[in-house]
Amino acid sequence: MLSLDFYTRSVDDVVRALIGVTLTVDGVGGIIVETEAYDAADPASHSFAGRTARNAAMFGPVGHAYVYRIYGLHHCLNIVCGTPGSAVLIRAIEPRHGIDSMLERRGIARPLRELCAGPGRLCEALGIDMALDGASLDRPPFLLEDIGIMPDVVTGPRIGITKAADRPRRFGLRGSPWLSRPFLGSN
DNA sequence: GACCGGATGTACT
DNA sequence: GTACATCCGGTCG
Repeated sequence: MLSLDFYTRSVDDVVRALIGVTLTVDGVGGIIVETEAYDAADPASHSFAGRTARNAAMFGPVGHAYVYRIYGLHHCLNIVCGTPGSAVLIRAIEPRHGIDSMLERRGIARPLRELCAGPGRLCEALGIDMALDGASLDRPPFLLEDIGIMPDVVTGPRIGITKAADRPRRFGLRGSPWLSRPFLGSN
């Protein structure tokens, strides 16, 4: 399990360090292959305008989850870390554990590679919803484990945002077939 | 109290 | 590539 120290590091460190870490919810999940960084100084971040009821978890203790509903349909999972208002959005994982449960929750016949490829998809597959907003990642149902791999990490611009699409704050496992979208170029 | 729009995903043309 | 589902916090009045 990851130590508390892990989450106290800056969001720019954690967003990269989470690639290759195993994330499970009640034993269902896999290896994180895609992340994005957000912080309070970032116009694209929910925390940019300050603390509100919705984003309270982003200003709470590090190592906890910030879960929100998007477009009235899907959920997205963030890991709070670094300075207040900072968090890492988990965008994709490589399915490893409880694939039957994930398929059942997703309930649609599609290529396996789309099972957890996207923030909304992985939340559906792992059963993550608002009930887990503010929950500690240090205890059940969550489990985060560093399985000791040294991943080859790629960076690029974030996805689906309209503001500040400039800085490379999206990170991924190079060449992974489980990404929500490929990384362009070869950085 | 009304209105806006989003860190998305799926189905269909 | 485009349409559309469907919610709620934030903002302005």
